[in-house]
Amino acid sequence: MAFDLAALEERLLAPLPDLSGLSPQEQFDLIREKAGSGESIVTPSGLLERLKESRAQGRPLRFKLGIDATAASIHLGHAIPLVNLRRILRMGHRLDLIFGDFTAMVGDPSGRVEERPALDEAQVRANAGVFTGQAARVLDLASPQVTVHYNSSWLGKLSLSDWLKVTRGIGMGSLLQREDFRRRLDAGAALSLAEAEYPLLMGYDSVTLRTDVEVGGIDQFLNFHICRGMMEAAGQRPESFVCFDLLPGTTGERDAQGRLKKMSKTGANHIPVAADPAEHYAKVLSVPDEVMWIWYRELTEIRSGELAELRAAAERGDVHPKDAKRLLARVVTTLFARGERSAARDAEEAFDQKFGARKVLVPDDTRSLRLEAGVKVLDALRAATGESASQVRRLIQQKGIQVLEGEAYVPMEEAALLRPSEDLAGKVVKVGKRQYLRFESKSIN
RNA sequence: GGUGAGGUAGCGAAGCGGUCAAACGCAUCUGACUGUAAAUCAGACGGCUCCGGCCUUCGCAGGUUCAAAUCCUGCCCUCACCA
Repeated sequence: MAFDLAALEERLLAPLPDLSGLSPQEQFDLIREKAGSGESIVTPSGLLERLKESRAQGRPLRFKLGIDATAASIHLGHAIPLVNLRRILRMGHRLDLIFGDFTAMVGDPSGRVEERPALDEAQVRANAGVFTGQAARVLDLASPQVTVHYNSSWLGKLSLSDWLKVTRGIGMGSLLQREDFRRRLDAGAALSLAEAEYPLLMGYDSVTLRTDVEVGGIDQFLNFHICRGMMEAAGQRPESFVCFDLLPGTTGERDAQGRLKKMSKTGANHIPVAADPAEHYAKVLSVPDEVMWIWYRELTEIRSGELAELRAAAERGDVHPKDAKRLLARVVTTLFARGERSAARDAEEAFDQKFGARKVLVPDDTRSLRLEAGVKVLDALRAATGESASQVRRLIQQKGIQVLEGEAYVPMEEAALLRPSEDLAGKVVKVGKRQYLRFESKSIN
């Protein structure tokens, strides 16, 4: 029995359905099947009960997602909670989206071996602005269901005596029993008091907002427990929480324990949310097949049953893995292009023109450049690529610069660099595999 | 405040008087290959070049030497331990 890829694509790309009619159990199942898997399975604490109460009382639940503005960009891994929240909002619930401008100045110590560098206010403010734009690609932040907060607006006003009152209820033991802290202390590494207090600040966010359910990555597990403790100490009902898995990186590389390495900014295995559709599309295609299935689960609204079928079909040979991956690439590209389907189409077209079946000598995204009079070929290439003269020479020596002659690209000779740039007039030049340049002769006026 | 360790190219990390524009790993770039911008293999990876070389780099500033990333002096910064 053949698997119907087209139908799956239609469902994943179709206008997102309203889910508010689902029963609490159905809502729970949808959330549960995307929540963390693997060794550290977290039963979303009391989530089902809350969903039932919500229905009975006709009161939407207040979900909370905190993002620290520690860097100017987020990657696809950070977007997993956003994708899930998009669905949760369609179930009729509410979201408090917190930009941790205050907490970013402390730095989340979770899983860190070294002290995190603290950021100053200016950096944090700049980052927060960029973040909003990126989150808005996935979530409609203007929706009445969503409230955006900056946690400095309450943490910044907290007086020392308030803080002492809050922290009195929290034992040092519960803070320090965490493995990541213990490891650092045992290793004689630095652990500042401010870092140790980080989860308390997070917890204070929950107390302030009276959060029902907090969502985040599995790395937040311990922090969430502290949040619960803080709410309890404040006489509130402790929040439920849902942890999602962390997204494996694009390379499919494994760590010493044989686990897939997580996407991280430093690991060069990440895809920025802010990248353009062509890059999203191509990067997804470059992911190993093994990682593809995980991305399907984490980044799309595919149901676990559908995913199992798709995977089985690929293993039987009914579906070519390439086709499955292209489908994923289209869905992911669309997701981060605010649902614009044309973005994925254009990205796919551009990709095929360079690498795929519909390979074309001059792709649509060839850049047109005007030649300046009286300069050499070398200077024209330097200006066009932004590389140094030495680098342009190296590219030539490695056959990295090719000129279209008739129906084929031929490598440029090094000697040609010193010729007048008029030689290039009307020619198409390929630099590396992806950069195409068309040189126009100087305008007549 | 005391003691100790250290600041090397985008990052990590060797080098500790000449053969150092500086090993190695990562990232990056190029070529080959591939369903793939993956993996793998090969090459490149400060700047400039009339391709013989020239110029600027090893925290900062001076000094010793024919010669310094390497030795000396001062300064700045980071980290750890003790207090």
